Parts: sequence; C-alpha cells; structure tokens
Amino acid sequence: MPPDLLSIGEVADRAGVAHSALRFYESEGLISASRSGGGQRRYHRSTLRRVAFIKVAQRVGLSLEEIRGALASLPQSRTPTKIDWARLSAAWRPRLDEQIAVLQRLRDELASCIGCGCLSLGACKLYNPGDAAASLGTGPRYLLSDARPVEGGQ
Amino acid sequence: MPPDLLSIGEVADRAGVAHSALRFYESEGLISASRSGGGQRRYHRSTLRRVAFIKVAQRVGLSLEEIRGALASLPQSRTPTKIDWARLSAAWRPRLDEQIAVLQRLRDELASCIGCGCLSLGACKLYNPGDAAASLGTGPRYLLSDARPVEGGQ
DNA sequence: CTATAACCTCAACCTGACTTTAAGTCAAGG
DNA sequence: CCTTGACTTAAAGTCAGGTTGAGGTTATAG
Repeated sequence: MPPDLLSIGEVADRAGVAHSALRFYESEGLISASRSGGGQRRYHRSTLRRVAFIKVAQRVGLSLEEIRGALASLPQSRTPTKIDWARLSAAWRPRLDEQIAVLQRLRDELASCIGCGCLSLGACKLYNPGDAAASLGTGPRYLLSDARPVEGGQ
Repeated sequence: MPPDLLSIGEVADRAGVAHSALRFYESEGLISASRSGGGQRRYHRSTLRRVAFIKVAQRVGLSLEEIRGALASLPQSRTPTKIDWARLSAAWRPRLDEQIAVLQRLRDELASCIGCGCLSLGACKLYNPGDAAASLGTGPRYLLSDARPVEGGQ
C-alpha cells in the first residue's frame, strides 16, 4: 500500500462509518479517492477529517446536499487547515440557536395550553398552522435515544 | 348528510391536512370514519381534534406509531375530554426538554471546539461518537424554514 | 335529469440516507 | 498456489410519511 493512503476498511473503522456509506458519499460527491492498480479505493488521510465533518454536520441537521455545498467551498488547491474547518462549522451556530428557539417556543406554547386547557382548533396556538418549523423530518427518529448526560463542560 | 357528520373534504379543510393524509391516517389506524350509503367517509366532529392532536404531536417529534399508541390510550367508551387530551400532551414536556438539552450540548461543544481550534478526530468532543442523539432523522428538513416570531406569550 | 364536484380504491411513486444483495475481483499470509 | 478476507460494481431494498394517478362511483346544484 502506498504510504499515507488508506483503504476503505481503514477509513470506515477509524471514522466510524460503514463501507457502504463511504461509497455512497463518494457517489454523492462528498468525498473522493484515488485507485490502486487493481481498482480499489485509496483515501488520503484528510478524508478522515472530511468524514468527521460530515458526521458533525449531520448532527447539526444539515442535509448531505448542504454539506456538499459547504465542502465545495473549501480550497481545492491545498489540504484544508483547522481554520478552514472552523470557519465552516462556525456557520452552524445560528442554525442551532434557531432550532433551540423553535423547540423552546413549542414547549412554552404547550405549557400554556395545558395550563389553560383549551386544546381547541380555533383558540389554541399549538394547533395554529403557520409555524412551518413544524417538521423534524421523516424517517426513523432516534432523537432521544441514548442521550448522553452532561458530565461537565469540556 | 346526517347531522354533525363531516365529509373528508370538510375535515381536510378545517384541519388543514390533505385528503390523502386522512386516508393514510385511517389506514394506519390513527383515525376512523363511518360510511355513507354510497361508501363515502363520514367523520365524527371529534376527529377534528384528533387530527389536530396528531399534528401537534408531529411537531413535538413523535412518529405516527407513537401517536397511535398515545391515541389508543384514550377512552373508547366516550368522546375524549379536554382533560384526556391535556394528559396526553403533558407527557411531551420532558421529551421537548430533552431535545432542547441535546441541541444545547451540541451548541456548547461546537463553541468550545471552534474556540480551541482542535476539530480533530481524537481530541474533539464534537467528533465523539456515542452521543446517539445525533440524528434528526432522514428526509426533507424544513426545520428552520418560516420560523414564527415569538409575538408575546399566550 | 344531467353536469360536475367530490368522493372511492388500489397501486405506484417520492425524498433522504443509506444498506443489502449478487456476482465477481484483488491482496496478503501460509 | 491456494485460501480467505477485503474489496469491486450495479441494482434493488428499507423506512417514514405521505402524494399522485388511473379508472370508476356518489352527491348535489340547477
């Protein structure tokens, strides 16, 4: 194996994603790889960080398409630096703030609604369509499973 | 039309959901309807509240399966009262609290990570797998679109 | 009585993020 | 050389939460 190049199995193990996911990311233009003589994928070490970025971005709620856009804004001419990555992830902050605010609003509405006992289509804010921030997306929701205790700030 | 019974179009209009969604909910056992002589659906008025409940529960992040479970705990012998509905939705509060806490933790980790500049697979909490509360689910995410301003508590 | 709007069923399709399967190839140890 | 595990491709499958379409029926206004 050429120096400093990783097989798909190594990247999968180290980054904690499935082989199939790496191939899928490649097909979606999120990562890339050179090939060995026999046609096997060989990843640059920086791919590890790229994949890690993808995973964190997903936690924040970005779609793969948005992540692709973010990754495309990285410099192509050189391996991205810490500063490049920090710039990208700093952009997530307002997004998280907004997600939190949406949930807090919902919680508050729920509290006042249970308090007043209305729960009616006409009068109740909860039933008010128009807050299109409603959906948390389709698909399986493991949102609340296995949430880690706070265990003290970093 | 028999008194106090609603057609699917009326329910769809008043509850703000598509006809197809109502049929789908019925197929999933979330709502039910009697039939007219010609086989058209006739909904009891309480179906409006039931559908409203489904929509709010979805905002909170419950799957249709969970919602079906919650609805199944309602009394079958009588039309549910405000108190019945309030009891169900009160159970959402801790769930929302937890969702908010998860996002706040993520935001805090992000902040410290940008501050320290690490963003590395080994050292960075952000890249730490094990917080399985990661996913917000697959599918389209309109989480942040059209978030309503707070406009004063109810 | 007729036009037409509203309704019916059933099957197929959609999105997103992957995983699974089938059938075959490559790499490394013994 | 042979075996075994890691790898290759392409296509199909999965899940949730519906939507869309075809082909046909019912309800109601005029």
